[in-house]
Amino acid sequence: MTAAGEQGRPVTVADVAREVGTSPSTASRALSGRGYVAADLRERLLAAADRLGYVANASAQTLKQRTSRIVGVVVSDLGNPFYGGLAAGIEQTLREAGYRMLLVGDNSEYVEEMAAVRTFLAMRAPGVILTPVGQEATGFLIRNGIAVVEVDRQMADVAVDAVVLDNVRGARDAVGHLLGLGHRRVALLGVDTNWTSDAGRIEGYRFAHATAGITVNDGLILRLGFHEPAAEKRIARLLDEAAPTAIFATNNLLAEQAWRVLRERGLRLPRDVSLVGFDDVAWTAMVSPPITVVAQPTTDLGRRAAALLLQRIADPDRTPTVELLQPRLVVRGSSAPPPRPRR
Amino acid sequence: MTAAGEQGRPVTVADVAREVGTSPSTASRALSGRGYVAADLRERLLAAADRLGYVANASAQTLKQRTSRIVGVVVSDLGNPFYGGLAAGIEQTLREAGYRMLLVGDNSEYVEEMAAVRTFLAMRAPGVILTPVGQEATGFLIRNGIAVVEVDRQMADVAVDAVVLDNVRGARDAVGHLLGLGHRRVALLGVDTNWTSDAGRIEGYRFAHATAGITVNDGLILRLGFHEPAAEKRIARLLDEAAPTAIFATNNLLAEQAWRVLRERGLRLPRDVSLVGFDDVAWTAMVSPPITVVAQPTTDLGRRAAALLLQRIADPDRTPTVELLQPRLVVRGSSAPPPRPRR
DNA sequence: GACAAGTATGGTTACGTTCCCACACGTGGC
DNA sequence: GCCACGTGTGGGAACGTAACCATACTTGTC
Repeated sequence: MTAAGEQGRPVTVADVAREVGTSPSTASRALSGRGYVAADLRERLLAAADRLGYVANASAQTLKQRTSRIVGVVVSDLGNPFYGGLAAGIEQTLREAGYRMLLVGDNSEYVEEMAAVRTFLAMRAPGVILTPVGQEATGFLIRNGIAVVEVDRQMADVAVDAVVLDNVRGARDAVGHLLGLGHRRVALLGVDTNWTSDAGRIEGYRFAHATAGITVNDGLILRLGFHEPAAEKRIARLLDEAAPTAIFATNNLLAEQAWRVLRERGLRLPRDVSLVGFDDVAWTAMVSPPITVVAQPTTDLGRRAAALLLQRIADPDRTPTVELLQPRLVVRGSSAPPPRPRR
Repeated sequence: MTAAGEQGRPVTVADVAREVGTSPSTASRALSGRGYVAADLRERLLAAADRLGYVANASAQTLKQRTSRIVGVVVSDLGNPFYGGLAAGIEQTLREAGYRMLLVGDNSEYVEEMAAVRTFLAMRAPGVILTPVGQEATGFLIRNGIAVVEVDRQMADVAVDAVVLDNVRGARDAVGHLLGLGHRRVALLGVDTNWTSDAGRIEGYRFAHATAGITVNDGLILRLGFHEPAAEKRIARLLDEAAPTAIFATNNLLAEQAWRVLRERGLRLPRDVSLVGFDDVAWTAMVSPPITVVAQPTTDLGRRAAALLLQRIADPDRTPTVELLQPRLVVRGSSAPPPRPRR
């Protein structure tokens, strides 16, 4: 099928029309499937298009129709499996609906996020899915009439569709689990951002403590910058200074760093310290002991975000909704009662 | 900055020109930076563009200039960290050169690969980077005058730029290492494709045996289909039937599956069986014992591929080159002499 | 003081597609 | 025999931009 071809200039509708001896208008109707065309003529036009290797010029279509079939997606870090799964889910759903994904990574940097968003506007994308870094990007898109869905975290100062995890519950379950085991000094490793995802996880941490009637010691809370090079050093210092009996790491990267520090220190899991991570990435089930984690439905997060975006594109006047997906605490071997009961 | 705005129709060069009281031609020259414009006029035009929230219509530009600044990238599986790293490297290099990446996953399916490639042609992408599934896609693009670089594996039946790993050497080093430890029954876990990457790894496996003067027992070679659901069952059967003392898994997924089977069987690493993987993904260094692997410069692979593509776009008549990046054997705890020497 | 070369601006066209409109034909209803 | 309506076709404009061309003014050179 498809004889493709043409090494000279690309084939246009006009070429196809000429080949069959009809007008460009008719050829366009046949190829796009809109409007009246006699059955046999349509047949011959499609055959001619195939024979000549005609491929519609997407730019011309977008220009004329004032919208494209390309949805922009911005994630923080292409290398992180969390965002990989997210992207996979988004792409799958978009493709089924006849859209394509333009995926861009922004390294969690505001400037790059804005640059990406500008490109999407330039391309007249019908919609954009963001794991937002700042609140400006969303506002910019909305003001320009482009559908937006925020996923994983919410940043916008305006009402906008979003698909996020119930972070409060995830953290509450995880920390509640540790407190239930008897821990009284649970460290929290978080990211030093204003992201709602992190805020929710910290809130869940505090909530669990409140429920158990335990006062939170702020010295146990460590918030790290993004690509902070000294992360492991600071985690080590936390161990020295605050002497936690358990660590709750609020994302997969932090869990990995914490795990590494514990190993370097020769601390045994879970005998000396317990560890609970966030996000059920592959390694957590493979190390020994396997790590207790809050599992998030990563791919689903992406699928729902894409589905929501498609709805908004179809009906721009819907009132924005926020979908809250539920995490699941997976208890494995890295959490156990503390070394010896305190107080 | 940027006051963006306009909820009605998007701002065009004509709007900017009118605002300043000049012609669209002049405005276009000022905004695109090509051609003569008086300094003060340029200043005022840029200010007006910013004030009105002008964003150039990429479709119109592409249509007029007959080429876009968007490079298509097709990878097999967005969820696999290998492809994630590859994409990260590609994107980084492209962005620095003022291009954007349109990333598409094809699940290793020929049909989806062709669909993606068609989209790129429709968008008049100046170039495409493929981890090819079939040989048709590359040929199709070349015939249509689009620059192509194959990365990770080569499929094309025509001369085309490529960036690949020295798979033969990687496998030879890995298997040579095992044979040097005294193993005589080294199983190979491979993918059942016609990919050059797999072919090279099998060749390296045979080469190592030949160098050591050992005859290869074909019963030790297991080639699995892509998303083969029975993969772990078949690996287990291989253990039973061929009784290998070491396993060489030729990609990170197979290594993970092999590792899982070994654990389920209660086989100790490396006492009962040795394991060497391909591709140094995070978990291999974290499990105990850590896994000996052939490390590939994943991100570099992407960077070089992008750089090569940019060269070809700049000069379409270069003779195609193939860059061969070198792997590195990282010996860790999962490889040791076999239980007892076999003849 | 003529001429070339550089600077600066605007009018017009073309990129490839879709869509609106005008027109033409056939069929059925009154 | 007229009209309404569904079917089918082609002409032409428009989407927003950049390139080409014509034009005009300035400057420097012999």
